[in-house]
Amino acid sequence: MEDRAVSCLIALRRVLSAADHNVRAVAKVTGLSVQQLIVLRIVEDTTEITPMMIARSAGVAPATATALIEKLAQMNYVSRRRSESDRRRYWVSLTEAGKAALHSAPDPLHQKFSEEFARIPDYEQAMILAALERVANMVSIPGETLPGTDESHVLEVSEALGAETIAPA
Amino acid sequence: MEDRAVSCLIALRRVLSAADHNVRAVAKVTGLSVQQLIVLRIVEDTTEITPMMIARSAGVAPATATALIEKLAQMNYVSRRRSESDRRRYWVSLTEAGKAALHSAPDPLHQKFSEEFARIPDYEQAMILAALERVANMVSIPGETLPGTDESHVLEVSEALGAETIAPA
DNA sequence: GACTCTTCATTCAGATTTCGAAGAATCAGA
DNA sequence: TCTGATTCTTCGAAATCTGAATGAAGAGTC
Repeated sequence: MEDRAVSCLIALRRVLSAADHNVRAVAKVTGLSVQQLIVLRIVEDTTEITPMMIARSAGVAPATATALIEKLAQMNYVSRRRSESDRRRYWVSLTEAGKAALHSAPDPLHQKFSEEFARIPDYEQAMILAALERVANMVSIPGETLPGTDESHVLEVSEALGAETIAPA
Repeated sequence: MEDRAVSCLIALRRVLSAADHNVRAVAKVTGLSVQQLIVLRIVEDTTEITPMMIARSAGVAPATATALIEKLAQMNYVSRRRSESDRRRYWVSLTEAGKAALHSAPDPLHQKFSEEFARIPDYEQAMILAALERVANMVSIPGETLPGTDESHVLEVSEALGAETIAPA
């Protein structure tokens, strides 16, 4: 009876493989490395985030996150603002250029999915969404995946008062 | 009305992120690099496969595939057999040691999913499986993902007749 | 205030990985 | 046999990643 679980995992593998190919393709088009692109997406998802959080989200060492952010900052795709409440940390956010770079390149997977998704009947759309969210809740690490799409706004406001741009080293 | 598509993609992103964390964790436990682990899984999925197919499946350059296979062969996790019908190519397959290495390490995502999946009602299991396969078909590249779980057997048989082990360089 | 412990980000050196380009072997067809 | 295409390898250069050490800043204790 665990046949079905195995089939699920196989299907999941296919999706992962497709996503992997996709991110590589998009990276190639944008001229970014895969990791840079992933970091850029993470920053976009959270609007503001610290290097440590990025390291955890992207699954790399803090030292690597520093290097990645530095590269992206050099390209002017992200900006850094020193935190006022804790001057060790700073907030990384997407610049307009970063946003543009992220959306200039077409995302084949995104497009293909949206396109085909729009074509299927309503009840099936609902079913797929429910299933995906179910699966996401089953596998995702509780606090890890979306480190504050809401909380960060609270911090953002308190931070914004004493904002201070970081010189590009 | 495309709200739902966006929600799907967000859920998908969460799943991808979890899977990414997972593969890193498993790689760390097994002492393999992430790419080596991925290649090992690809080889396992297909029972027999050529370097070129591996490169395509793993999304790396042929030169990289050569290096990865070489490493795995040194560890005695995969074996190589020169093809008889086309002596430029060879077949990579998992050794017993490779199989053992792949299954010795616990796969947290796999376990967590199987565990929770077994606990949900039957109709919902069916729904999730259907949805996942639907999504997989929507996003995956037609011929890319599973390069011959069946055809390879046919080749395997024809190959097995004139098998010739490749010396470890 | 002085002290200690912890956390955050960075630097640096070294190991690893990746790829492009060129090359060797092989195949397939003219 | 000649030519072009395919498969895999080699090689060197570039990029990437990391662990350990370091400096800066916060938090708690005395």
